[in-house]
Amino acid sequence: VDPSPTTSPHRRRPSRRGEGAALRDEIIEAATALLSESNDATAVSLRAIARRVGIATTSIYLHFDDLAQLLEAVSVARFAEFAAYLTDVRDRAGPDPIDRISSTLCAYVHYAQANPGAYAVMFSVDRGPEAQAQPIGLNSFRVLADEVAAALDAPLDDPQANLLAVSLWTFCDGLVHLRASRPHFPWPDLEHQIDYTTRRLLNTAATDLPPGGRRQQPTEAEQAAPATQH
Amino acid sequence: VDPSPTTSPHRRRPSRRGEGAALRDEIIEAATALLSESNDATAVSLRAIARRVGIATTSIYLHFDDLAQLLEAVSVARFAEFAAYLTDVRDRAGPDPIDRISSTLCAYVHYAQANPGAYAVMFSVDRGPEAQAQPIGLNSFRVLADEVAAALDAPLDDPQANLLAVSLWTFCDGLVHLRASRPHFPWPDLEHQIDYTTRRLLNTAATDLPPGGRRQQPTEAEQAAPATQH
DNA sequence: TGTACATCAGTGAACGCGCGTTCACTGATGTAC
DNA sequence: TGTACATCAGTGAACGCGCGTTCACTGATGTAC
Repeated sequence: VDPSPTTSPHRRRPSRRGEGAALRDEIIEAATALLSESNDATAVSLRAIARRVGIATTSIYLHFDDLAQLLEAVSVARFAEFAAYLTDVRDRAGPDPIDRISSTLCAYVHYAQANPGAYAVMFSVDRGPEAQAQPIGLNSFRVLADEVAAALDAPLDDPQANLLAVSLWTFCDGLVHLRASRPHFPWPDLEHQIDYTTRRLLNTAATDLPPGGRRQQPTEAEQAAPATQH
Repeated sequence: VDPSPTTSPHRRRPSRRGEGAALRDEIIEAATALLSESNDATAVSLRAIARRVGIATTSIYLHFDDLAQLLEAVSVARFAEFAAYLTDVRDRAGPDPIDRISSTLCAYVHYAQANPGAYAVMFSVDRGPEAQAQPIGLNSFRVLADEVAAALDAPLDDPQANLLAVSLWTFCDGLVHLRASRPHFPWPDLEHQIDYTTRRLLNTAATDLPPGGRRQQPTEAEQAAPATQH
């Protein structure tokens, strides 16, 4: 509904008095949208975000000290959304513990694929000691680790269950990166790869499944990971 | 042995007549060195590379059309080095097939950790259809897939062996990225995680190892992955 | 009810920086005559 | 043996761009008197 989209870019109306904080959220969402469109974190800049929101670049300094602090806020917002999504998928899954884990891991990868730039920022290199102080992303890992312990009939702090949960997490991160970087490689079907690998890793009994057998139907939530652009 | 390191940077002597191609290799090595120092691909630029080599920025155009083509050449050179390193480690490993795989995977991660920026360029998003035409990096994958097939007593083109090889490769890529991005997470010991996960994935029999048991001694080659800076 | 004033929510011009890329130019080295 | 010339292996100044960041400024809105 912009009458002249190219010549005169969108201009945001100032917030009403007392609602200046609304711009902060708009900035975070605009940064997220840019990230999700462009696959990597280099395309995002203060000037690009400001253009997107429809404000002057300097207005960003009203809410953030610099770009790094802004990206930190983006990361916090996305991790909250990510954890909520994973928990939701897990809660909708069936009773079989390995099914539940497999569904959660599929959701993990789908979220990252739907929001590649946001995922890259969330898992970019730690920014200083304050970022290590807050256990960012640990909630999402706990969701997984507890399920793995349940699947193994082990206590929540069992070191073997913890090790396997770390490996499953690592595996998912690899799925995200490697498939994105080599789109022309003959990858196996994503859900099948996740399900099969999870079962081989977690089943204490011999994995006597036929190759490709026991496919699960992806749930509705898995098929449509939320894109964070509103 | 530079008399004034800060004020007058190193200046390269021109090649002798007929040896102009030598500069091409020096440029590739300088780019590699910059990548391995700075952990990501954004720090590398034509100007930074030229400063490093000790030439004018424009001299790079004598050998490359642009930065993308230069990075492609860096990627090709590093993949050759990488494949040779992995093959060498595998050939020095013992006869047990899973030991051989585990050693190769450890070497994979060590190389990437020793050359993070180079690894990032090697596995950055495909640059156009000419990059997909040449099966770059496929040699390294073949090294692994053949070993997995041998470990499973399966033919070389067995789809299950192929799927497991893809998952192991994916797992290693995840190890590289996730550990680099979260250095303060309480990661398990790298070699132990690789060895344990590999055994659980590849053993058709139940994995009855005690937790943490059957550690292998890392080979000398694994402990010192080659840094590509000369 | 009017008016001075403080505060809020921003704006716009300008700075210096590093970058990729262009273009004309240069100095040494070999070769033909 | 000397000299004109072609070629090789680069150089240096300049361009326009987008960027982060600074600084003084602005216009609307509420509030005190």
